[in-house]
Amino acid sequence: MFEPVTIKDIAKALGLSTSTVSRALRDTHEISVATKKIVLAYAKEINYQPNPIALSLKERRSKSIGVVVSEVANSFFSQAINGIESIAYDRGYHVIISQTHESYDREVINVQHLASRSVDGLLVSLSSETTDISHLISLHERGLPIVFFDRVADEINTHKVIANNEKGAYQATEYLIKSGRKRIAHITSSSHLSISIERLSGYEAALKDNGIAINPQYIKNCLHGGMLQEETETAIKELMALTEKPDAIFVAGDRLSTGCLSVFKNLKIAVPKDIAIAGFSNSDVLDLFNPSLTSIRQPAFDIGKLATEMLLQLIEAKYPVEEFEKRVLETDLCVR
Amino acid sequence: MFEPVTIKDIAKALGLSTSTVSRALRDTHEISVATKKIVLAYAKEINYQPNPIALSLKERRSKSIGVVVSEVANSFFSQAINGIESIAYDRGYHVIISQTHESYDREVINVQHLASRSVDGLLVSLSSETTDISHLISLHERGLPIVFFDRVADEINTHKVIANNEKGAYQATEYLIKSGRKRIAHITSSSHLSISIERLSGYEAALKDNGIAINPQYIKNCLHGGMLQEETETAIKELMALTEKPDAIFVAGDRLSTGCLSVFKNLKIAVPKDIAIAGFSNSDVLDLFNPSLTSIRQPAFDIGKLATEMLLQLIEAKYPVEEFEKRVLETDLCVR
DNA sequence: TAAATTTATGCAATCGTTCCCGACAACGTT
DNA sequence: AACGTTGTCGGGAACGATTGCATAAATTTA
Repeated sequence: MFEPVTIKDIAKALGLSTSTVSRALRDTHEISVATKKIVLAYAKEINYQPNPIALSLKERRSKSIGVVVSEVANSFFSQAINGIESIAYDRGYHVIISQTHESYDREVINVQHLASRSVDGLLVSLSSETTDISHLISLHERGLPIVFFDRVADEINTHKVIANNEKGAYQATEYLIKSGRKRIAHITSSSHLSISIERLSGYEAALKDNGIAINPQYIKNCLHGGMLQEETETAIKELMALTEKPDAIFVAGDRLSTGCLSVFKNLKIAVPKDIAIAGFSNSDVLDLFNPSLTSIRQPAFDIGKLATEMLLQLIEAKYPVEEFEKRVLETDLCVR
Repeated sequence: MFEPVTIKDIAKALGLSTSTVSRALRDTHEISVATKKIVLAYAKEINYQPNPIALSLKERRSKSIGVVVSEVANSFFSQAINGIESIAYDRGYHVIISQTHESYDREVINVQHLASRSVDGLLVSLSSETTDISHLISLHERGLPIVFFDRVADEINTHKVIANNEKGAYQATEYLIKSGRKRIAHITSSSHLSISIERLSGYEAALKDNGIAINPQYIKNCLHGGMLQEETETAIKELMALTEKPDAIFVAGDRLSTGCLSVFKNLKIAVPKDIAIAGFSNSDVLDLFNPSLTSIRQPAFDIGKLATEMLLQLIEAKYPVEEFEKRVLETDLCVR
């Protein structure tokens, strides 16, 4: 029922061949100004729109990029997506977003799906469950441009864009120490995630630099990155059951941070009196929180922008790119 | 560089014609079991994936649906998108999300873009700036299935899925009245939006039923639906500058609700002591807010699910559908 | 055994677009 | 006048997949 105008319709109406019409619209030199004018006028009149599907088939590219994130309902990712779109649309690319919900299986399915839909490239932030990245490796080997952001995989040699997680974590931990806390716990997501490793490392460095011993009991992993509130609750209850209860927690994730606050509120443990909290979060309603949260904010929008620029550079490169870089953007500590 | 396997490659490798290979893969009866086996085995071996672009061109459908929302960084929409995806992926459809950022121009561009990319149907929630919907009317007349959700346009005769905004607004207003407030203001987004009209109507009905006169000075529109914090601030300052200051506000939007709380916090006006607030919001961190917010929660996930089911029904209908319905889902009042 | 039927396969058109190639004017050059 | 250039344009083959039709071989039937 939905029948768009084609180049053939124009050709027939104007008594020309499809090639001539195509040339007129494509604005090649092999065409007289007169015919070009006629064709363009008519095309405008009947509101001709070239069929992008046909173009994709012909040119073997779809002018679209796929984005793989865990959740759009996450301030960091939704801001990053805004950054991605801002660049992509300017450059005429479509953005197809898919969510893994932190599940490895969904990540594999989504990546396959996107690849088979002939996206020209992929922007990927790994799910917290993912340890095996062979689904990405095989695509990358077959030549599909991929840029990682936020949660990156070092096994694949390509561009990466991340926040300075280590420094952010260091600053947050240091802030907790400076405000007089000694027993600082760390709640983070699954341990193989790049962001977890980097943030843990910053946390440990801050402790070390301030002469505080690292207590393994103080480090808790939540494999689903806060998607399951239960997990966060268990981690906190375990921490609070220790004989030497922590007096501060550095939390390494958006959902985990809000999840922690929620748990303490339910347990009626006073924050920051009984326990101080600092955590990564890009929520824009943090100011309304009580207890308030000292947060490390990532430049999500810029990360999205930069990753997209790098991906488009790979996609549109005339020759295979061999040199890849990892860009690190600074975080922002908001003391509250 | 990224060269997927085609049906032609299989044909050549096996010494068959492309038609035979196609038939083997498509599992039609016009094929011998022997050849079918060989083809299927080889296809599996080299991991053949049919090219969806070619299929789209041939079958004139893309097995994808477009979603138009104002922002994914909005709890209501991100939850609705999860609902949309849950149905769409099950039925083998791709979901392409585009954001209007409450801008009419971006809405028009995005809708054109999606339509030209041959989406099989559209799920639309209008931007707050939109008054003219001719861009949707023309597509709808040309046969493109459209289902509206949340912010609907009555000018177009098609399926619609909304929350019971009027009842939700009524309950919220009634709650404010029951808690002893008399001068109840109303902050809402642009006045032509369906949700604004419905929520205003519920607000007015509640006042009327409780013998409270409607004061036009108490009703404030924010044209960008809270996207511009300045706008919210101005509205509130105007309200608080009235000789008869309101003692409660019913807020008709997610972003507006948090925006209001923020303004009062900055103005150091005590909530709910000096002014009580109830508002629409689907945020899942509301429990952490202080001052806390009594909220009307929409069944966002179910709205997304239902809208998608209805859209797919339209898309896959054998005969043009003439009967359309508007489904209304109940809201939830969370007193805090 | 010849004719009729079934079965398995290939050919070619199709979707909408681009682009290589060839055709054929209308020139200018020797 | 014969030949080469240049400028316009149409024909037709791609891109990857499906499918109606033709055709060959294999089978059944008379």
